[in-house]
Formats: sequence, C-alpha cells, structure tokens
Amino acid sequence: MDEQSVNNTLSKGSKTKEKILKHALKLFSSKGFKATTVRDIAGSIGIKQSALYNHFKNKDEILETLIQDLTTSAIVTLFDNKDPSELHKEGKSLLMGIATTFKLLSFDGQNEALFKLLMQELFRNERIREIYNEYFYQENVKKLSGIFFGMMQEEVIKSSDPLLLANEFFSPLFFYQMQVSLLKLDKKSTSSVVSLFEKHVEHFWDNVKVEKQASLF
Amino acid sequence: MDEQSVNNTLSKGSKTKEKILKHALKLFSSKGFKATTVRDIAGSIGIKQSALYNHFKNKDEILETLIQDLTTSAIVTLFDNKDPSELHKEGKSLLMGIATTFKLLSFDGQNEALFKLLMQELFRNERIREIYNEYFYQENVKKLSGIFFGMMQEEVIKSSDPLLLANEFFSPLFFYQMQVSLLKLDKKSTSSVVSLFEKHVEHFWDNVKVEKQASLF
DNA sequence: TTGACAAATGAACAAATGTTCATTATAATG
DNA sequence: CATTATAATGAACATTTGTTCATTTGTCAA
Repeated sequence: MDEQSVNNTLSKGSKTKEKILKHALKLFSSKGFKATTVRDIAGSIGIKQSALYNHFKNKDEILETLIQDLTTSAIVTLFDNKDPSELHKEGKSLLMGIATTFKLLSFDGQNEALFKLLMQELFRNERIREIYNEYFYQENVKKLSGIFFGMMQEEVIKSSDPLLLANEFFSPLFFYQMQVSLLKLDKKSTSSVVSLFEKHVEHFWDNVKVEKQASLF
Repeated sequence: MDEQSVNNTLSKGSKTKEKILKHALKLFSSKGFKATTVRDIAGSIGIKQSALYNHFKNKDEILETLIQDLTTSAIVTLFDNKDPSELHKEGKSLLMGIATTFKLLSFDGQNEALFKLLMQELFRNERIREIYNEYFYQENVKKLSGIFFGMMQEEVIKSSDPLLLANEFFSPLFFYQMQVSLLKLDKKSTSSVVSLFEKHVEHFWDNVKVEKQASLF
C-alpha cells in the first residue's frame, strides 16, 4: 500500500513538481538564483507562490534538487555510453566523438540551462563547486587520462603525461562551450566558435599522434 | 608622500569613494552583486549605508564603476607592456612570459576579485559580457593571432591558422586560471594546476614549432 | 570666528521577498 | 457515496532591501 500510494502521488503530484523544477532551472540559469523570486517561478507556471511549498520545503530546496540533478545530467556523464577498456583503440575519431558530444550539449535547452546554472553559482555555492569539480572536471579528466594512457601503450600517441594531455584536451572544449553559451545569450552567431571544436581535435591530434616514418614512401 | 599630505590635498571624500569601490568589489566577488546589500558594503567600511549615497547615485552605479575599471585592469591588458612588432621574434619564451603573466593575475587580490566578479556576472550582465568579449577575449586573441602570424612569417612556427592557434593557446590559460580561483575559494592546494600553465606552453610549443632537421648531426 | 560646503548620521519609507496557515478545491479510494 | 490525502488559493506576516531626507558633523577658506 505504501509503494502504491507513493507511486500514485508521484505520478500526479510530480507533474507540478517537474514543472517547478523545469521553470526554476530556466529562471535560475538566466537571472541567477538570488535574483529569481518564488513569485517568478510560480508565475511562470501559472500557480500562486504558496502552492510551491506543497512540493518543496523552501526556495533553497529547489536549487538543491536541481544541483542534485546535475550529477546525473549529460554534462557530467560525457563518457558513460562508452566502454573504457576499448576506448583507446579508436584514436582520433574517438576524440572527435567526445568533442562532438561536448559541442552538442549546448544545443539541448535543458543541458544548456544546467551549464549556465553551474557557471553562475560556481563561485558562490560550495556544493556546486564540489559537483563541478568531482563530477564534471575530475571525472572527465580522469577518464580522458585513462584513454590517453591506453593510447600510449598501444603506441597510437606519443608517450607523455596523460593527465596533462587530458587537461589540454578538455580545457579548450570547456572554454568553447562557454563561449557558445555567451554568444547565444546575445543572439550572436556561434558558427565560428562551433567550428573550433573540430579544429581543436585536429590540432591536438597532430601534436600527440605517433609520427609515421618519414622514409616509408 | 605620506598619508597626511594625501589626506590634505585630496579631500577625505575621494578616499571614502575608493574604500567603497574596494570593499564593494570584495563583497560582489565573493557573494555576488545581488546578494550583497548596501548595508554590507557600508558596514565593511565602518560607515552607515546612507553615507554611500553621497558618493554614488545608487547600488548599480557602484557596479558600473567597477565594470568600467575592468577595461583598464591587468586582466584585460595582458600584452600592453610589449611591443607587437617585435613580439614574434622571441618564440617560446615569449609565450612562456604571457602564460606567466596570466598565472600571476590570480595572486594579486584585486585582479582575482575582478576576475571573480567578471565570471559571476558574465551570464547576467550584458555590459560585462561586452567587456569580457571585447577587451578580454577578442583583444587578447587578436594580439596573439598577430604574434603567431609573425612567427609563421619568420618560420619560427609552422604555417597554419593563426586565429586557431590563438584560441588554442588562450583557452587552457583561461581554464587553469578559473580552476585556481575555484580551488582558492575552498582553500585547496593550487600547485598542481599552477604547474599546468608552464606545461601547457611546452605542450603547445611542441606542436607548433618548426621541426629541426633530423639529419643535421 | 564665521560661512560655506562636502560628508556622515539617524530615522524613516515603500517595495519586495520568503514563508506560513487556515481554507477551499480536486481527485483517488474504500 | 463519503472519506481521505494532496494540491491550490488568498491573505497575511516579519524581514530585508534600496533609497530618501532633514539634520548634524567636520573641514577649509575668507
């Protein structure tokens, strides 16, 4: 009976709860958490502010829920659909795939909003910093490191510091992603930045790949 | 040259105005503009909030003044002490110098606060976005582009797209700078990130430099 | 000293904001 | 149907916040 009732209440109640989260994310990501009022959120859904408190203890809990969602969002699970033990065998095209995944994040509204929320609260919210650092930065750099280590063993790329390579590969992607978000805010063209994702992979690969023997031909 | 004479010539008022800007920057950069109250600012100086309005029309004007200061701050004039027409002759050590300048920004409290302010308001304040884009990003990337173009002509580095190189050189520096700021917020060690500044230059240079002839010896 | 002027104070205000709560509406369940 | 749990409403609240203003304080020049 407990499960049943929980399921039922979830299915009907969660509709507004989801709406709240969705609209709150939109507002937080564009105005910032502090500047967004509970009346803003309620108003954007079409309910009164007091109704929010049937679903969340307070305004902070809405943010906390969104932050928690971050840990399972696509911007944090860039590599989860790939098998690490085989990753290192594909070489450059693998890197291109990662860069493309990264790039595509900005074209999904939900992910873009999460990214903007992340960026805006990063300097004020320690919990967000934890998530950013642990799930977004460390996790991805660690996976990249493993990939590069594998590539080195297979002699696909030159032997060097895998952690450095991971950072060098990751940081431009992050930066270009940020640039795209910023340009979109002002409705400017993003094409020149978007093209940098691929060019970055090319440039990076040229540096790390094992040189073919010059005397082969 | 002592306090007294300064006090006497410049009226006491301008000193308070500077204090306001200094403390406001500190507070804005740590709590964000919206979350900082005029009482916070006044309190941190030791005056009453109403006294602020003898120096600034309102809270927004304080932020605007700080934003304006950004355009002439060190985080925006990274290259201003160098002569562009000669820059391209130094090669790798020039790049190392730029990276070091970048790195050192985070060790000056004023610059670090400006950087944090910039990052926090970037997604909400169009004027800051303009300044960031024009003075911080475009300006520096343009100068870097010119440097790389020169290096290519001198055949110090391989011929390729100077603008891409500029972005590839700039973006990790930016990212590492951000990482340092974030780590400092939580009083964590920054040494591993700080070392990435130099390693980045090494890695970058290996990719772009003109290969020496292998058969020389 | 006196007069003038900038700066600081204390008190107050209106608006905005997060939150509570008693009441009403809604919908599923026995 | 009646019951019961959940959701939404309207009204209210205590605070917080930006700002104003009349008054006082301090400083320098005449």
